[in-house]
Amino acid sequence: MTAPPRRVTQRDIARMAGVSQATVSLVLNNRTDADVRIAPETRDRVLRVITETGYAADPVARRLASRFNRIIGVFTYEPAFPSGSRDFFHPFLLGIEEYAERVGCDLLLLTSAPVVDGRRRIFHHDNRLRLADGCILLGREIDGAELHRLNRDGYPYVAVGRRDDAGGPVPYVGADYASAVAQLVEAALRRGHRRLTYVSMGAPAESSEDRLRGFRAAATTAESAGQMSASAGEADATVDTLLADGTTVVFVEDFATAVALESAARRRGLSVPGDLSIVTLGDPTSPVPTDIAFTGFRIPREEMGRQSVEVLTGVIDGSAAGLHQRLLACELVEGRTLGTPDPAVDQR
Amino acid sequence: MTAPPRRVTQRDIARMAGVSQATVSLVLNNRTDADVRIAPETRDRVLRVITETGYAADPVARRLASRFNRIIGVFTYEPAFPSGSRDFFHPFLLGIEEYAERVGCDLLLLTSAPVVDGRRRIFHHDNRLRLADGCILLGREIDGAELHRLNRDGYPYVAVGRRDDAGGPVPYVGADYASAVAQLVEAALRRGHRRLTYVSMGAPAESSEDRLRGFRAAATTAESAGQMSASAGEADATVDTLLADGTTVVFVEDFATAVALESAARRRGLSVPGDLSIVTLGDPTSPVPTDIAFTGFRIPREEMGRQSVEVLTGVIDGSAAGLHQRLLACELVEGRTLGTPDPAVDQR
DNA sequence: CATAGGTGCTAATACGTATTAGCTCGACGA
DNA sequence: TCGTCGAGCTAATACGTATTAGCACCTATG
Repeated sequence: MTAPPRRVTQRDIARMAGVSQATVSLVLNNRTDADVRIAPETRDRVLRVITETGYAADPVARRLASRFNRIIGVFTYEPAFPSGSRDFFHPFLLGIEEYAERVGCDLLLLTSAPVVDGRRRIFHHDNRLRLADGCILLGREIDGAELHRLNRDGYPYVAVGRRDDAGGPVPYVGADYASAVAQLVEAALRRGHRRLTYVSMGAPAESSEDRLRGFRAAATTAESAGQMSASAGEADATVDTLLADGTTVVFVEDFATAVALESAARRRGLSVPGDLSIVTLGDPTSPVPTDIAFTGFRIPREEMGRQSVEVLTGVIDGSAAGLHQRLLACELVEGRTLGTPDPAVDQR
Repeated sequence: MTAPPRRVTQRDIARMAGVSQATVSLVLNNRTDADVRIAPETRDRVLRVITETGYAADPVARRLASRFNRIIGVFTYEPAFPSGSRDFFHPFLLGIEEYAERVGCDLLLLTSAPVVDGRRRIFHHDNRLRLADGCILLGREIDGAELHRLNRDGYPYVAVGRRDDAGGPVPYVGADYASAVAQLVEAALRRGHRRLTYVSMGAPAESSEDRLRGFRAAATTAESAGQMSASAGEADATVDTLLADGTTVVFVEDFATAVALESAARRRGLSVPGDLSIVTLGDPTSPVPTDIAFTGFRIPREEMGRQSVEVLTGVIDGSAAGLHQRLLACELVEGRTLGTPDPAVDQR
């Protein structure tokens, strides 16, 4: 690193081509409006100099002067390391990158956001949001206050996953958990299950609410549709509780918990799905080794990534507001953990 | 999207605090030089207004005016999609992100670079390199001409993987393939192998040269040390060739080719490593399903990612040039595909 | 020949920050 | 009384681009 050779600017190009800086800018942006005219010879001359020098406009200056940057920010709410949630986010990122590449945008991963109280903060004394034209928000739980702030500032963004209003509608691309869960409940009812239990993670996220809503809506004809919250660590006690109240099928929000319940059940000499059916409600958010083919559904994560970019570009250039909230269908996974309830048990 | 509310600027802060814009900037950057003095009361007043408004400096303007952005560009040479090389790059990216987070930098994935003749181009009519303070280059083969250009422009960058000089030394963080391959060759010699063959991919990359160099340097005491180039598709013919010239151990550059050779050998009724030892020279660059525990080495990809950020920051702020080329040791993997040659065969 | 209208370009300015030269004001020394 | 000096601030400018008002010139028209 000696003296950094001052980079070529439009002024340099202008001097070489014998025109003004403004003309260079006009040629560069291929402006052909009615009130902007450049003679073909002049245009060619400028273009030739540009080609010779290999000049490319400084994106920073361009952004400062005009409006857009063709940069899409990606804010990952949960700290990326060392948690395994990385693997959960990866498919979203793949989809985002794919679509960003297609529309010619660069991706800015906002990794510099500081962690306060265990979670990343968008807004802090040196936030860099404005480097990007808009931002994609990834994370199970997103701070409502920050969404309010984004709305108030009129900053273009889109959340991956449905979000409640926050001082205005929140643009999002989510998965239609309610429908997916409802379909699984209906499948269970068709197989004769009458006593269903929903096992939640106990977190206040929208994604949990939606699943539970789907469960409740579809389980109306069931004899009993209970709800409890449990984690993987309490699997044994949970299985006892479930059996005690005659539950024949559980709908488990957290994948790791489902895995734990299955082995706890087997440890008690129960068969799955013979004695207890287990339905999972989404992909693993942390890596859990298991060979069990659980019945459940798959979240269209790559597609959500792609569409979030699409929605964001819409928000940025201010097209119709109605399309800024999307719910994508989840693909049901047949699996082997949803069976037919034992009639003897069912008759108790 | 109604009228975008003009964002708060230093001028606004200045007006509110009853000072000049320059003062706001000085306070903001905590300038305490001898020739810049701000009275404590003034400083506090400005800071209070900044806190109240939640103001944060526009990183774009900041970059234009001064020098640095705290953005690290990441250029992925091979097109990311749909090739599976994605999985190969992922560990590098993890390391890069981890270190970038630690030093408070954001990452700019330069996904907008256009693909020409099957490979991404750094330099094109609208390249966005200058958005970042410097750039990390990822890819098996990197165009020497582009490296020349980077050097000429004095643009700070670092390559992941060793690179030959290109109009000057190229800063890099590479894996020490030569040593790793040499160690494997020595291990084979110790086990009694005398006829070794190196199977390359036939690509002109530095990573291939280094491996081959290590092979040649260590194989001097062998009876024969041949070299051929082959791909996974020609596995059967390759095995025939190898057996015909009495080879007892092959060093295979490409992981997929090694997998193919192993199954081709078994198809011929040969045992691995009984009849033929197979040593792989690096991690799979594309996903190849196999249960075989190949003997070989592991590339320290995450660590390379981390150190590439470290080197880049050094290049950017112009510290000692001697440390800008690093080779990291590879971890040897024992595996089960390097055996002892059959004495009968060896005596031919 | 004066006027109108069109063409091709440039000067000037804005974007929001960082930096630096230099201004004002008061205190202090001679 | 004047000069000096330091403290505390501001005016001015640069960074590189996009945009717009408007200038100079030409042609056609009456």
